[in-house]
Amino acid sequence: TIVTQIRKMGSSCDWSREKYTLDEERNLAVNEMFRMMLEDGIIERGYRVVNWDPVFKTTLSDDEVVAQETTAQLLTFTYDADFPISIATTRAETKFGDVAVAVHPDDKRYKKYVGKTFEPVFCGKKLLIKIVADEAVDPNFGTGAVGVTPAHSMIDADIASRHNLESIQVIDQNAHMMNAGVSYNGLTTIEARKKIETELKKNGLLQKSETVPQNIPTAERGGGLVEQLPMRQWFIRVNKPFRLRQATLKKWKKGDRVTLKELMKEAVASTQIRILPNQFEKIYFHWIDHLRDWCISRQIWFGHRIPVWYRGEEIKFSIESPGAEWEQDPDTLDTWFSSGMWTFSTLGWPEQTQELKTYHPTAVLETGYDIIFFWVARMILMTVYALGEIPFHDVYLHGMVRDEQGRKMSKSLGNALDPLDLIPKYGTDAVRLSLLIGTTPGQDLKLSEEKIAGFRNFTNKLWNIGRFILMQIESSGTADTKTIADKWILARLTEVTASVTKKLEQYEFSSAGEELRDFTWSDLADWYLEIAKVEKGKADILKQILETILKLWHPFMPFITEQLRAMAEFSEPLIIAPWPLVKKEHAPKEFEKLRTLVSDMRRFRAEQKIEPAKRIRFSLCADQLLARFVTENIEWIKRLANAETIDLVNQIPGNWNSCATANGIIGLDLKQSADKSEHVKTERELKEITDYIQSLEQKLANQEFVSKAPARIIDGIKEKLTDAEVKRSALAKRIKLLNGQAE
RNA sequence: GGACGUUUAGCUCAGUUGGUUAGAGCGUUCGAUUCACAUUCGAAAGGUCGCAGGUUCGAAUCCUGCAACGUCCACCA
Repeated sequence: TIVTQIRKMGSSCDWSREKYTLDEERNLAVNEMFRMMLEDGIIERGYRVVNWDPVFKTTLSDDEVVAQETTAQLLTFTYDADFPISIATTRAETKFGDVAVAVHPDDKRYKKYVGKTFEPVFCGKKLLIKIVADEAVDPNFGTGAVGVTPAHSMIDADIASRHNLESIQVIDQNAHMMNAGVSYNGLTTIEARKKIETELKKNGLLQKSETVPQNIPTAERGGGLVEQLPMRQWFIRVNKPFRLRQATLKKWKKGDRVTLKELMKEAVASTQIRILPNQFEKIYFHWIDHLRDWCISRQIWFGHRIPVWYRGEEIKFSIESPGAEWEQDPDTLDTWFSSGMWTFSTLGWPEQTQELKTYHPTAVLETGYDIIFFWVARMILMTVYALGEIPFHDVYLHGMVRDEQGRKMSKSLGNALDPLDLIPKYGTDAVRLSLLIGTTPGQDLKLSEEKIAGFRNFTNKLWNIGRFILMQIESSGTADTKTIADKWILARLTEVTASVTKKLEQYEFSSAGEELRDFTWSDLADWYLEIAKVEKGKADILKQILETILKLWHPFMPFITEQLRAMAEFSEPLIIAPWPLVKKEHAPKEFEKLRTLVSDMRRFRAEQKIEPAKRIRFSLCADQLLARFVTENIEWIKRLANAETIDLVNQIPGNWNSCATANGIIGLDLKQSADKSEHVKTERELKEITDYIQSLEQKLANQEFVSKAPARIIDGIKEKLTDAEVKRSALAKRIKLLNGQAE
């Protein structure tokens, strides 16, 4: 299903190199990695406290444990009546495994007990409790004394190792009690906890029972309560120095002693790897700082076998059975062990293949921020360790796709959108656009069908633009000279090409797509193609534009663009066609003036409630330069404004309605009188423009502003002021006119 | 408890190094239908830029504090 999804989404993968994490070649690489790490002493077998999932009956790495907020009862009590120190816990059942009580070394309350040993009877079981002093204890929390349970707490195990304490397991792999005395053995942890509280209360040992907020560890996959238990497992030691097999990361030479943590840190700290957006670098470093040894053995069937064999206490690395008397380790490796090798195990490693030389390191890893620890960090660890170089230069992290209410997509909520359902409905290109445009790197994205439908409309637009241009290419010839509109669109095309290219290089996919869309829909379709219906002879230009936008759109919309390309008979498939040339050019300003003029004319007619279909007579009072451009482009301006005529005049006839704009005054021949709302509106506009002029004048009157602001800003304001004053006088004239009509 | 992110139009989000009257899409309102496209076209309305201070000639943008929401990390037993 996943492969189908990836293919349907139009991912441009090299499918000839598709690999499977559990195939034979990958197994070879995994075994080799295990052998190397074992040899270097980084992989070790040990009896330690691990995360145990009693539901799936397997160990978990720290990253697969998820804290869940609940409340718990914090009990304050003493083991028995003769024990001099009170302790507090939310997990009373583990107290059967206590071997010590730890206090802070400076805590005067308990100084006299430190070093002494007690033999209290806790709920029927005799304990051997040593009082130890340890910096890890917070004297201000609870009673300032902690019961130490080395078998069921990683931090207690640390304390125990500092004080040479033994470890007594009291919870088994089914989360049932053991070594807890006959009345407790076999109970679940929860049952035991309740029973202990009752018993302590009955014996007058319970001093306090309060409800406190608590985070309990749960399994990421099954959701079950995770127990910390001592077990014999395989670990990758992250803080243990080893000798490098080769020069590494441009910093260390062969034979230097380093730790895996140092390797992981250096790869990013040296900027050989960039993580984008870069706030995730901080998260990455923080994770490394708190990283503990990685438990890599799992008690599940699905995975790479651990390639070691046992004969009694003897351990031997071997892929094949070394003999009948040897038994293989029944466990498998954490799936991220093999996934962490992906960037090079897929290229034939440990063989020094041509592929490895050619494609490693790769340029970009693109993935979701939720697996930065599981996968990204592990790939860096594995690659730097085994090859001495980085796996990739840039890590681009995208956000999570959420539903329209911002909730995580989940099967149980039924709010998941499957691309395979969306594609037949809206088309692949529309689905792709909805994931690209309007998203920010590393930021979650709310996806809805409405949004996809919006992009479906755009794909349809592009399709029709393509069809229209193809028709034009066939039917219209090529003119000898370029019009203002031609020069403008070609300049805009190069501008947009340069800008989009730059944005793609900087991973600004959303902004690139938005700019392309605006150009395609607005500049090209709404303006230039409309003009092309009037000004004929644009076959060559249209062809050039089509070819360029198809190339620019192709990474976003591979299907529609490629189909149009084929219809246009442009020679190369877009996926291998060269990217359009990036040139520096600026769009001529004249066209923008004409475009604004047409918009103003349209707005004026709409305000005057003139039917869009009605062709009307305009007059225009403008400066000489603009008048010349209008004359040169009169045909398409008439068409786009739906004007019958546009007369260039020195003054708008007295009985016409007029409207002041930045480009002059537009007059409208209309027998029907303007309605009252126009009067009100004009008054309002006059007030707005007067206020605006005032604010500009204030700025210019401000000595500090004039002396400190850069000249271009001041000039800009002066220019605006001139324009605004022209507009104000026109509005004033118009109000006079309207008043005159009213009389 | 620590860190990070978000807060801008009814909704989803842009807003580059502080500098014109803060933008887009969707939605809304008004209007348009032979002419590539109603999956369309034209026009309009709509914003105390989360709050409070500060820096500056000038703040959505920089600084400080606060609030709400979210995420990650963290074994106060």
